Amino acid sequence: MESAHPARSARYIAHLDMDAFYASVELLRYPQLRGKPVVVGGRRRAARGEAEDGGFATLRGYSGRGVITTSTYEARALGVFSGMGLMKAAKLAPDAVLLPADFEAYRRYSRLFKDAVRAIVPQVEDRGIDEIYIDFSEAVAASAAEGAPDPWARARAIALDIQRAVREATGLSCSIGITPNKLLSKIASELNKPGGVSVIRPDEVRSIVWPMAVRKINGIGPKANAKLERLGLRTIGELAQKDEAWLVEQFGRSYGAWMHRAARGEDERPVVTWSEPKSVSRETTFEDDLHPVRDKARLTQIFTGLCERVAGDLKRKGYAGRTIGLKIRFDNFHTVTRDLTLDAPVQDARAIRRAAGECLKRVSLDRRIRLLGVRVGALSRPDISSEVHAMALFD
DNA sequence: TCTGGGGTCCTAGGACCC
DNA sequence: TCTGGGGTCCTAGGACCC
Repeated sequence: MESAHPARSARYIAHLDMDAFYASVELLRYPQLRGKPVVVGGRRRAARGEAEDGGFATLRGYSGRGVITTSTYEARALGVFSGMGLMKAAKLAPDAVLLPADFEAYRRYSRLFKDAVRAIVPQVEDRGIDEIYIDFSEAVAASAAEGAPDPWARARAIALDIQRAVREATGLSCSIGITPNKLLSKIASELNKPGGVSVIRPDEVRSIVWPMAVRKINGIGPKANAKLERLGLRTIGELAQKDEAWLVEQFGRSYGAWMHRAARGEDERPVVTWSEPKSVSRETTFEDDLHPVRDKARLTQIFTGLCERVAGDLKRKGYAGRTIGLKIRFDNFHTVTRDLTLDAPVQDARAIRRAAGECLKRVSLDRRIRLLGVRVGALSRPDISSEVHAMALFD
């Protein structure tokens, strides 16, 4: 039988994950904290960083909102992980140092490490500030003449080169997983953290991946995990042995079919080196919940400020958007969104504010408010779209 | 212990048009 | 008066990821 698709040549896909990224950047600045439990997070004012006496704020007695963004491996050993509320973390590790997040610094180091990788292998897909996928396929093929006979060994050599380049450019360490696809590489990069290079060959999926918990699959979150548990499925191998029709019955056509492929380690998604942004947003959680009537002036001021920040982001990136969205989270964590699509894309703060104000009218404000957010979607590049309009006029 | 901020993608219903 | 089916857009919510 002839395949419907031309034979696809073997792919060598890497996932690179910076080790405890934010915390590690902070340790470059404060080397005296190396080896100690350190967490990054909290609100700007609450987390003070280095005090005047040269000492550091600790989690002890922390009060207020906020979660941990990153913790060092020493802090993780105390049970303190990212996403955890700072109040809870303070109970587990009162002596851990608490540093405020400095996103400008993290973005700077992010650019540095990505540039260092691209100088070696240019096929890089951005996955946020501290991780990327890299398509090694061409590089592995190119090294066939001078490298080891085993392509996986050559891929490993490229990964070691990249680790060295990242360390030279930033002083930071990273972990790399190499497999035939993104899904497996994401799993592989976790296997030898920090600082490891891990390879999973196709014939090793059963022995290495199948014993792992289903939650290790990127795309199976807390909800799906809980449901799988209720269905008696704990490991990826158990999931892989269920038939597709049954999974589709349980999880819907799209998600069920995806799960079936994922559990078998199948993933054909390409490494995408650039994609258009879909939306731009700003949101803020208040120090204390605000009352829609009593705190109206303050809310209005924050609301307008968010619109101005979104407008600034749009302008800087060169986009305008047609769909303006509002997000409100109440004190009971119930969250509502409203959006409004305009006839033409807008970019300026006043137009965004006006549309978001219309959205606000459609929400009944009968509780205190915890979070306010503004989003602009259906983006286009104003310069390009006006050119398109101008050309349409001549049609 | 009440749970940040920036995103993407999916679903589902209703409007509207052909 | 009752009946279609398909396609696209809009809106709201939710799962998930870093």
